[in-house]
Amino acid sequence: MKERDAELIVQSMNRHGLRITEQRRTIARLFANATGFLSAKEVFLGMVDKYNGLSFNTVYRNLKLLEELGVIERFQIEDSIKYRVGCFERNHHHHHLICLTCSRVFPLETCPMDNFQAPDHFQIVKHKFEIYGYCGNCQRRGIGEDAGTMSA
Amino acid sequence: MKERDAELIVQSMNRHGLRITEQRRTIARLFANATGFLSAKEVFLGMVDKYNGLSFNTVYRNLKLLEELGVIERFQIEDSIKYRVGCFERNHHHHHLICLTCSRVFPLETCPMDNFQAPDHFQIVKHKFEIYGYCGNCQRRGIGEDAGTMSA
DNA sequence: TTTATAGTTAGTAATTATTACGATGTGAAA
DNA sequence: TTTCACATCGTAATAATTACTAACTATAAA
Repeated sequence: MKERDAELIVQSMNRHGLRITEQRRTIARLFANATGFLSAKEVFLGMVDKYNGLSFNTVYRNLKLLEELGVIERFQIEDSIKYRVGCFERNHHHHHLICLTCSRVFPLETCPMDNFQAPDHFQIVKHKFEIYGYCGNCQRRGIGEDAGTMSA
Repeated sequence: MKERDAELIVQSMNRHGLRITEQRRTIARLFANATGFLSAKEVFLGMVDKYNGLSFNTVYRNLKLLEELGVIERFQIEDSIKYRVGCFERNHHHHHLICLTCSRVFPLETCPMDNFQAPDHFQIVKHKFEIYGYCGNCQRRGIGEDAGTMSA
């Protein structure tokens, strides 16, 4: 099943004109198998055993490329920058609930822009909407009872 | 008028138990006078003339502190991390329209969470909602007709 | 006003994150 | 299988962030 996801990522790379290298196949597999987010470092560490002498350069370049192509999405999780693969099974625009403990991501059907009336002087290009909290699993484990404060 | 804003920031520091140092007064003045966002570097550059030998350390520590206390807010603008002072005049929770050209910020009255029904298994802690685009001024100047694509 | 002290900053350096670039290697098309 | 534009490596430079100790200072208490 995961292998199928990896293949979808590779196809997406291909469709966008990227060459399919061994390293990129590995990146695809990493993201396909990841339960949550991956940092640049984690991607590097997940590859360096296989390709010793791998340069961070390669990782950064590919992450940036894949993000620009919409294959993966970039998030600022607390203090660090992490990536995760876009949801293939729902190829329409959507948002996420993000668990602060296990980093698991739950897709949302609703988008706040659907019934949002923009001020007429402002031309909207894009928006960001993310909800952070604790998922059912992590609540049951007793983590996350110290809910933080609201922030814009 | 800006001086008044700076004083509000200083008062907020004081209220939170921070000591009022000359450097912090300067940071307050910087944010009060800023039209848009400030990066850590810009804050540093805005201070180093007055305090030569100023360490980046001091800037980073204060930015982090001020953010934790809610005096300033942290944003990821395109590729860089920037800060701006919280809106004092509206001390209730709200969001922003952010101009991609001039970085000006326009407060929004509506919050998508007001009529959002959370899935019952998920305990919401906080959320992020930001709208990016081009403000009236920048549109008139002919910038920003090449609107980008939608992104989550 | 003076003193004590906890919080703050400077100075220095280490660590981490990110980008640059020329030489070499390789996927994919002809 | 040859070709070549694209990728990667190797190395290094640059930028961003954090650590730590000694010196300094805002604040409260004496």
